[in-house]
Amino acid sequence: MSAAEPRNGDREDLEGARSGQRRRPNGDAGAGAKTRAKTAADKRRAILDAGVRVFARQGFHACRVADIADEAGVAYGLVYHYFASKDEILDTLFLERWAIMLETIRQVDAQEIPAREKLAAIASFIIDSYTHNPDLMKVIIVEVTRAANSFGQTHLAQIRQAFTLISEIVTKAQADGEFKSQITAEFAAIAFYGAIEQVLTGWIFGLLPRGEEHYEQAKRLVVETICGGLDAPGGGS
Amino acid sequence: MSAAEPRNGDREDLEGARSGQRRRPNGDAGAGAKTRAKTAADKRRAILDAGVRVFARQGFHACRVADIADEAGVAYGLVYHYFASKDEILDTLFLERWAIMLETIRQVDAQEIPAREKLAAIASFIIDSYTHNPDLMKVIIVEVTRAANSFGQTHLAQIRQAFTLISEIVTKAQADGEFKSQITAEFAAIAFYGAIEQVLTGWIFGLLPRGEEHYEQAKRLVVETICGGLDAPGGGS
DNA sequence: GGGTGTTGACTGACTAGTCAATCTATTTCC
DNA sequence: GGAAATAGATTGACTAGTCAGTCAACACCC
Repeated sequence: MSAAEPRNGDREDLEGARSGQRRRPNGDAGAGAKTRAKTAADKRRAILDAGVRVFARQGFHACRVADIADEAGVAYGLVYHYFASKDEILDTLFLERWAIMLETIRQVDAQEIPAREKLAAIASFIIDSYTHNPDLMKVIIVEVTRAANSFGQTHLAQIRQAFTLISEIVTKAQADGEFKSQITAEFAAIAFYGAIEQVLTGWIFGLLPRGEEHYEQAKRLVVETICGGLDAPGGGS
Repeated sequence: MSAAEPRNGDREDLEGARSGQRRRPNGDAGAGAKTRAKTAADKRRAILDAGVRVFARQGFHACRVADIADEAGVAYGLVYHYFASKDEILDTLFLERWAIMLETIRQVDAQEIPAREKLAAIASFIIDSYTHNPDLMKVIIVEVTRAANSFGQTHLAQIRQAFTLISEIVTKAQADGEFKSQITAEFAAIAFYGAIEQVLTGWIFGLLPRGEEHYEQAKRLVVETICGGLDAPGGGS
């Protein structure tokens, strides 16, 4: 359950001895008016948001740190005040978003609804994530998966976590008789996620038509395709 | 470790060419002897093969052209004698392999077998491609398919072609009543390919166990998962 | 006044691609 | 047959440019 939490501690050694932010001893920031800490946090966020746009537009490798600073409307050096490296910006974007996804999956799984509805909720969440912020999803799919190589084990552990959570949903449904057992839960999770990601990839590269009705249709079809093959033959509907 | 290896064999092919090819008047090339054109083609191929290994190991962006030359055991400049740019090496690798895949899909489609078997044959081909040359498939998936952005429209057109061919198989099966029609053929093709690619990605990044039995199981499960949801409910096949 | 936030010119390291020279197989011509 | 010429293959030092990350100084709020 809380397996992801200890991993946060892994990153504390990222603070170098010389550069970078010191953790404020008492992080108590005033509420209401724009405090200094508040505007500082705004700048950090502005850099992250700019990173999303620039990475999506030019690609992680092709863009320069100066492009991110320009897009955010801050000085070049400020990027290095908030982040240790260009990589760390991408890391942060991925980990932020992925944590939200993992949390959503956990919440969905906690509900007392059929597995089919759980998968539908997960598919909806991911597709809504795309419609809400296509650039961010593009960056995560195109730049992070690609770099999972070079990036640390952290990313792979996070990705594995998502597959584990989904396959647990399938395993339980198989035990309940809602899903058949010929297909391993692990494989079902891979196929389910793979189908969704390919749909997003299709939209990202213009291989599939975009638009509200297509997004809604995709949500239905992912579940219909995957569950049509997972539903127990003798079962209800 | 492997960086030092090519150094040792540096002069190897020079000596081999010299000893194997003495003066041959009247252009009478003995059988088995390497002609000039032949060894030239070999060098080109050596560079491509080295590219596969280096791209897979270090990633396209992270590696240097010098790494490819070293790995191939040729001089830096020779890479540019055969290829206009580093990009062109990757382009060539992708287009070569993708053309083979498109041709295979066309041949499979031409056979008079159920659509389910056609999809099984395609899944087998792709998975066999991975088992036969994991590095190449890794490069294609990680560096090209996911990065179609940065590369020209050629790549996207090729990728689209694959989806079109697969969805035509589904469309025909729907017309025949072998597959149900609730799921659009276009979407089915995306889900099918997405599931396969995600399985390969799992193997590439060590998220899924590798091994002969897993490869064979994956071939079965892809078809079982996707077709289980596509087979006409009442259909007799 | 002290400290955090902010600036942007600068540096040091790195690499894609060039090119002039050299080498070798093949062809030409006597 | 063999010398000379040709065409293509091969070499690696070099150029020209890029860009991530540093740093010393300045701005501004508490």
